Amino acid sequence: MYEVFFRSFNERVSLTKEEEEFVKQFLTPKKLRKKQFILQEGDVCKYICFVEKGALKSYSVDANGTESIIQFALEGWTISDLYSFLTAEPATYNIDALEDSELVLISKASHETLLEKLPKYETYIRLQITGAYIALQKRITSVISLPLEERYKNFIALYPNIAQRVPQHMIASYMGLTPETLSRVRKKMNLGK
Amino acid sequence: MYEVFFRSFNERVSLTKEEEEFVKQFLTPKKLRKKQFILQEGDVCKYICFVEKGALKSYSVDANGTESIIQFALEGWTISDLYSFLTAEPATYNIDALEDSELVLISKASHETLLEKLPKYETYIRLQITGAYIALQKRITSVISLPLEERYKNFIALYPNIAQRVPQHMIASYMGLTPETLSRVRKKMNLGK
DNA sequence: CGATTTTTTGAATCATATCAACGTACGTGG
DNA sequence: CCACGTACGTTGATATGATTCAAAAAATCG
Repeated sequence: MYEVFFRSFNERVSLTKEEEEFVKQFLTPKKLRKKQFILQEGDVCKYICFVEKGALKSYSVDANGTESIIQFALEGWTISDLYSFLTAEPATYNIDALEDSELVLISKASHETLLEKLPKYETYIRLQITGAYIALQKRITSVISLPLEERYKNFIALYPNIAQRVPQHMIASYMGLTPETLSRVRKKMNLGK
Repeated sequence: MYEVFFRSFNERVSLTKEEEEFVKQFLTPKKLRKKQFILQEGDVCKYICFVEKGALKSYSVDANGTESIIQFALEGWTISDLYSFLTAEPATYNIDALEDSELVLISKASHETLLEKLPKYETYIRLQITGAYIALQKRITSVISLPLEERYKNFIALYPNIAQRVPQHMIASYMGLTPETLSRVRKKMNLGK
């Protein structure tokens, strides 16, 4: 239990066995079935969710009911509506499971205590979010400056495992495209041959 | 000197006078003329730049020479090619001044020392980057899910001061549009009447 | 004022969305 | 194990929206 979480943690900041035990007190395991929500728009986001196993997505839903996928999270990734988590305002995103999944939850109270009591936790969080920030900046750059084909190639190169595990229309959603358009982009690239 | 920087710092984590003095050792002031670069693509990004006064932009340039603006930074904001700064790989972004500006520079060595010696600095950095991450996530959401008009309205609502200070074609670039398209969007919204 | 930059406008072209239909794969219940 | 229903991907025709290129109007700066 928590293997993936502590592997991720130790890759960034290495913990002693005692520190690991200390951290464990603040973690809650949670299993999620495919299609089950861990957060719904309008609710306050109570957890940072670390994915031990499985896959989730966060997304917003517009007036017509169209979903736009903000983030995918596979094993080793963290997902949350961070703004809602930090401010306790209602969430603007939904998060649900793409597959049966196992999560490690960190509540707000745990998060705050860990920040206070264990400097290495703050470092871990800082490094995590720095990585996430850099990735997002690349995503923005890609969206505003590259033609579709390039954007799609970048995505596949960066996240080959996501491309294999999630349906294509969700990748379209993540890219801000209709499924038909992504299908045609792929055709033009003639993938599969 | 450094007033804006320490105001920003103290808003997030309050420092004693002694701590401020300690931090000052690691800061370097720098003036930049309009159009002057602080970072060029291909060079390693050596500083985190805090804007005391003025305005800068970071941007990438594609094969045709078209600029895509990644970020604006006005007073109180921080700008850098964080990936290059952290990894010492060549930068993929350019950063230059939109107006005559005054910066506070933090070198890599200073950054590392401050992280090590002053826990409050790590907290400051963590909070800064968390805010930047949340803002970027909103920007992505806007780009992939909203129609142009809405995206433009959001931008104006969020950064009214940027809209007033930078030419419209740069806002188009930031949004990933041609200047003509943004001009027509504005016309349709009939702004100015 | 003159020179440069910025914004606007128009017309033609290209890209993406939309709507509808079809084919395929997959999983579930019979 | 088969049959059916559902979800997914593809294709085509058309409509809508954005880009491009060229030019003119407006604003800014020295």
